[in-house]
Amino acid sequence: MGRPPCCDKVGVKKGPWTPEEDIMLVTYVQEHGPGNWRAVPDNTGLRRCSKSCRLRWTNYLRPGIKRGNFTDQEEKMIIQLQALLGNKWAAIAAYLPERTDNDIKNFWNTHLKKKLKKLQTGSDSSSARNALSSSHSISKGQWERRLQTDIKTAKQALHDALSLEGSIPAPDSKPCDGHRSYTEPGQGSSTYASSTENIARLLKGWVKNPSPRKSEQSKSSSTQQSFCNAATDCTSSDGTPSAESKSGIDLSEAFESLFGFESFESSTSEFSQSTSPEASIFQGESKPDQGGAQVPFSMLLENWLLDGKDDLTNFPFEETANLF
DNA sequence: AATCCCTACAACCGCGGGTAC
DNA sequence: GGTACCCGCGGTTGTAGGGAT
Repeated sequence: MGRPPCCDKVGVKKGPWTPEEDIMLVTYVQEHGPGNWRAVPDNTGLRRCSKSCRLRWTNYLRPGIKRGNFTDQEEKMIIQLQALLGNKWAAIAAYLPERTDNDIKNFWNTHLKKKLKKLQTGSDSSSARNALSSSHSISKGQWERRLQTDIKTAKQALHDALSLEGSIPAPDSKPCDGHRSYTEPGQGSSTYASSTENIARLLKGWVKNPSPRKSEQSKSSSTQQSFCNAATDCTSSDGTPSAESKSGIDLSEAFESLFGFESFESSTSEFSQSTSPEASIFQGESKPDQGGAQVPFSMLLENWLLDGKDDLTNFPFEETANLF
């Protein structure tokens, strides 16, 4: 049985999105919430594949996305998380709520890979990996503190980005910290950046008054994340905490930690249980065909954190490699 | 000024997991 | 249990911008 195409290839538009399309999509999501992407092209009249709509929303249009250069702190965090998690961009992005997995992936492929290559010159991959780890050699406590700091920083920045007055850049301000502007062919000076301001205006009111259809929103983990960020009210329509995402991340707990309802400075055992998104991700992470004998990554991580070894060079990468 | 090349990133594609029927 | 559908993820590609020649 061949997998059917996600959408009818005939008549489906491809390529860069225009501001008009963005507005159509944002308007639709405002009214209906993210999710049910299959219905989006039909209901909006957009001649786009449903996947394209979802991608456009999650990677570009949803509120709370930070654009522009990655900070040193973000960079180091990505390097460390990549060393720990591999190319699990979505998991890494869970630690950087303002960055999309696509952004992080691109940043890794264009910047960080090169740095890694430089470190690799004249050595095999494992020693290079150790070199990388050593170059960012940090103690257990430092690593945790850095994560906490990063999350706090992200939280603050996200808060700022979503604050009502701060969400709209001044008309004469620089667009999107260096983000490439888009000029619609034939539209002369109409830049994409100015259009995103309009979209931000649309979103402003929506973020302030999130759509009541939260049950629909709960289907999308990444989008729900931004919704919860925006409203700091992660309850479903019946007032109970929303369901866990498909990946097993308990978002309400994750955001409790992110937004300080509970201190992230919990014990390492709490860290390994459910306080961090990563910890939740790796609950039951071991492959089924490897049976119960395989140690879950979360346990490895916990053991590593607890056994007093001081830096990433001591992390059992070889064991974790079998898990992925 | 023209062109070539490199870089950055938005978007596409294919696949796998989850779920409803 | 099988099938179809939907969604999310990760790898890859296409292309515009900018620097180098």
